Amino acid sequence: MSVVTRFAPSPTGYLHIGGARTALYSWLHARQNGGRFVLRIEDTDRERSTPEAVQAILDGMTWLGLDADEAPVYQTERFDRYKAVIQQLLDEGKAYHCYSTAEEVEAMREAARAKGEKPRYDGSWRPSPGRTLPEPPADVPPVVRFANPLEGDTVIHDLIKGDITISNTELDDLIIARSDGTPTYNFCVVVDDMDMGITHIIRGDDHVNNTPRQINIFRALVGDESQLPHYAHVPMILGADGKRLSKRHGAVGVMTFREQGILPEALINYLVRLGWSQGDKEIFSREEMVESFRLESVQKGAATFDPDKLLWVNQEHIKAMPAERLGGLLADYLAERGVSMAGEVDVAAVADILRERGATMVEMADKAEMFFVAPTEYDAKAVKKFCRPVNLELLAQVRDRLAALPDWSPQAIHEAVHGVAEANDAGLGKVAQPIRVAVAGVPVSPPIDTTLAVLGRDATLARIDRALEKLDRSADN
RNA sequence: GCUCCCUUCGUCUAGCGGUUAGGACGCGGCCCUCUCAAGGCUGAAACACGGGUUCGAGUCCCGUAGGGAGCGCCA
Repeated sequence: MSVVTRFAPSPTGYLHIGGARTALYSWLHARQNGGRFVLRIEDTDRERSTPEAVQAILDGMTWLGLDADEAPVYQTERFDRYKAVIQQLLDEGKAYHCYSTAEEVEAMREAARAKGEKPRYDGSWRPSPGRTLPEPPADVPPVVRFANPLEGDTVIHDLIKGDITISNTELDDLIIARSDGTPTYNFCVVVDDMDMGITHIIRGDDHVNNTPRQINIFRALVGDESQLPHYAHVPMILGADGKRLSKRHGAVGVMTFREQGILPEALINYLVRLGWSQGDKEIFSREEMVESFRLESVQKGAATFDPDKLLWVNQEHIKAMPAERLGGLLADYLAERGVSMAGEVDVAAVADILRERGATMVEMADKAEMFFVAPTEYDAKAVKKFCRPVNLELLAQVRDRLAALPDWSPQAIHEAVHGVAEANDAGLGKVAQPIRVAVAGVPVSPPIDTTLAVLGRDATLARIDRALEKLDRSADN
């Protein structure tokens, strides 16, 4: 039987990293088995579901490259089907009408709690042989409850956690249709997974306690035990404070990472390693993940999200990326901040010399700006330290050598700069730092030779001239 | 409260009865060096606790503690 997995978010907000990780695991499992990966939007909560959230989730999935094989399934479009299945269960005596009011049920729960037991519905409207039910009150619209097995155990053969056994006596008869006739979550999930032919249900482990109920409903619906889906419950992701990641604790939407300059492949890489490992390997391409990821070796315990490591993974991907692609990405980030790249400077070349100097695309863009926009002012501290009259004299010498260079290559520039240093019996820093200030406005840049090479001769000379003029004057004052 | 789950450096993890408990991020030091990085080397840093089982437990069993989840006419 070919593998079918699904990701089933409820559209009440953006796609955050917990959801992204379970989506990733589902996607990986489908891909590595040549199966299908499907999206299902669990939008039955009309109060909280929004089309914006649906779009945000879709956008996040697209950005991460977690492509689904079919159009998304929307639960709200399947109400007729749920209704039919509920009727079927009713007809087969596997579900029944319950006329207890919400208040009465709450009282039952309270009573159970008082006795130190698990709060639950007491089954007072459950039909059983030889039992006469009270007359249904005319003014109470009934709910439909699923008749859960009264004895025995339900065991989950969880691919991640191992076997989990829960006694059926712990489970009460859950509501599968509200008094207004609408179906409830635990029921819809089962019908959907069955109809969609899902073979592997991969989801957050906050669902383990729901699973026995769902398995029992499954069994009531399909006779063939071999049709039961496999379960894999992936642990939660915790925030830095050790608490479950929530909106309070940095559970930002996945697209926020894009804004922060994180690459989708880096986020995916970080997420796949958070809770799973393959020997000492840390950096994975998408293909490597698909090949080596194993549901069975996912960690059982919750993991803490570590932004520092994400940054490191991100830079590893930046360092490994082809210059052309990195340049394209960098151009996007620069364009977003309004930097014009109309001049001579090659963005890919800029990206290439910056890749070791930025952990994020935002940092890269910060450092790249100087290649496209001449400095309008000079860092005061740097000027004071590196642009004293002696330095400016060296700067002038360099300017002339550079101007006379027959060939504008890093090697030639390197020799010119070195030449000035040697001729004046000065360290390289004495010459390089003033150039940096002149050209970048700050005393930090990639190696001076490559920096100038990428910047181009005209821009270099123009910037040096301007600095010479401006700084000289300020020295006079 | 009840049920279920989890527990190796600060963090992510390797380990699957015998290891100097390994790697990675982060942190410290050294080297390289025109700045910043990147890189190389190196250091500090963990088996939650208590009982068993065993010749021998991070590894198996049972407790304890701590953490998490669920117990909805939410999903």
